Amino acid sequence: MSSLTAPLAPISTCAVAVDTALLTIRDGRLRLLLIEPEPSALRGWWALPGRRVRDDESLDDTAHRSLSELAGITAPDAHLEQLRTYGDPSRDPRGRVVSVAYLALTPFADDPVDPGRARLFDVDELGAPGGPQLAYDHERIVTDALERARAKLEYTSLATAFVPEEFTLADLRRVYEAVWGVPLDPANFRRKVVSTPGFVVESDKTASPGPGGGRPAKVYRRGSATHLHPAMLRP
Amino acid sequence: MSSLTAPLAPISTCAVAVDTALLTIRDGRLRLLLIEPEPSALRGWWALPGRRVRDDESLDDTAHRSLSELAGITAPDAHLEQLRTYGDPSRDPRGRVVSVAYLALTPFADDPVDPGRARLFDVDELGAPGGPQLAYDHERIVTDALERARAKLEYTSLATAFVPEEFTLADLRRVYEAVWGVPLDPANFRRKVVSTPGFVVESDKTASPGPGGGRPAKVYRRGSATHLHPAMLRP
DNA sequence: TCAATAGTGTCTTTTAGACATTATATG
DNA sequence: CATATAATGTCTAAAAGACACTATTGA
Repeated sequence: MSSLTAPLAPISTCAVAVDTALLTIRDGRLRLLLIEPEPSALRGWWALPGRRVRDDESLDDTAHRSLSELAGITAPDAHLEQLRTYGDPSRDPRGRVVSVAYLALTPFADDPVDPGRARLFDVDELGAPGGPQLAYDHERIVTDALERARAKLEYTSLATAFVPEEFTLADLRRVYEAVWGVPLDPANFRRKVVSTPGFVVESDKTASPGPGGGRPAKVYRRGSATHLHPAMLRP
Repeated sequence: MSSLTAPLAPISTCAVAVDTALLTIRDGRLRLLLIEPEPSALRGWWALPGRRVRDDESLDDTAHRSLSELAGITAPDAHLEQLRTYGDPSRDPRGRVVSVAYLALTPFADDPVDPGRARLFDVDELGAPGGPQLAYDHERIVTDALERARAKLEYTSLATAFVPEEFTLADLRRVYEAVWGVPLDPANFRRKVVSTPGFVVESDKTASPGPGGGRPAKVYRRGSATHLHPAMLRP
């Protein structure tokens, strides 16, 4: 243990699990990965992919395993960050479980999700009628994950975790628009991004326009900056 | 557990502990609470106050208990927030311990710390020669705690957790100066604080000047805002 | 040609920062 | 009075935001 003195009173050990909130963007909308429970369990309930921590496994490894085992997603390059740990004694009816929640972000060009028991939900469906019901305290975790993602887009380069290696500034702008749920002025967005040191680096390529035509866009890659100065403030 | 399916492989339970990084300001300097180990243990090593989680105790409660049992600090109104969970399999030589780290902030006017095995260190001493050696991975936790505090002062009203119920804007400015380690222009600081909605509310009191005289300062209280718009950007 | 998208220019409003000035206390 | 600290005023530079304009593609 981490304290240097011996424990005093009723102390046992806890089951420790990792639950992962994976966000991605599909068709211009922010989506969350959820897992359908076993048929025998409650029907119509959905949960974040979660696994218990193995003996010699780091928490990060457990998060990756939760995605690969439950959704067939092997994304070693995906952004993965710890969100928060949920340890209320009554959060799981089957006993004390301390759950370390992770936030995962993957580019929208990723492989399609394992169609087995996993599904990507539009985050706007979550609270709405007809949307999935979340098990345990996973609604709370999802709320925290969305808040974290929305906030970090402002002052970090996290948005680049939602786009592939090569992207246009329109791609990046659509990330901000999907996560924040607001339209952004393309001209002002471009100016802010290119004037923020280290956010993106221009390549010598251009992307081909869409079916309706349009001027080809320059292709960019991720820059070296992790924190943005100045920040990309939400409108 | 939190996943809806049964575990597959070598899984046991973990010892779960809470380690608390308490920051406060004394004599205009940012300080960290550390606990001296038992005499029998390594001399000259210091650790964050930590306790193992009890069976029916929330993580927040464990954090409070770590402060009260190890430093005699009972601060139910102190700011307490989860920092991060450290779960590397080898982080504690005595076995697998998952530690949930907390960040605690208390006003500088608080009661003095229990002189037993607890001590407040100037954070500038920590890396320096002659400073305390930190046990386990606590140096990493402290680094994360300082980074969190410095960052959150920018875009939240967290600075008010370092001052008593009633404070002057000079008090608040000295918080920013101590945590960030930079001097701030008093005039511009004042303008930003009072123009940020909900950050502080003016009372009808005035504080008495110091021994050298000076115009009495207005007394303020905490406002209702938790997030600052616009943010208090670091110089 | 037009429609669509990318990218630039320009203007206004807002905010940040430097620093002078006034106000009110102590000694 | 001088000195110290609080609070306000003013100016400049930087940034945000609205929006017109140009550039390059597909149909």
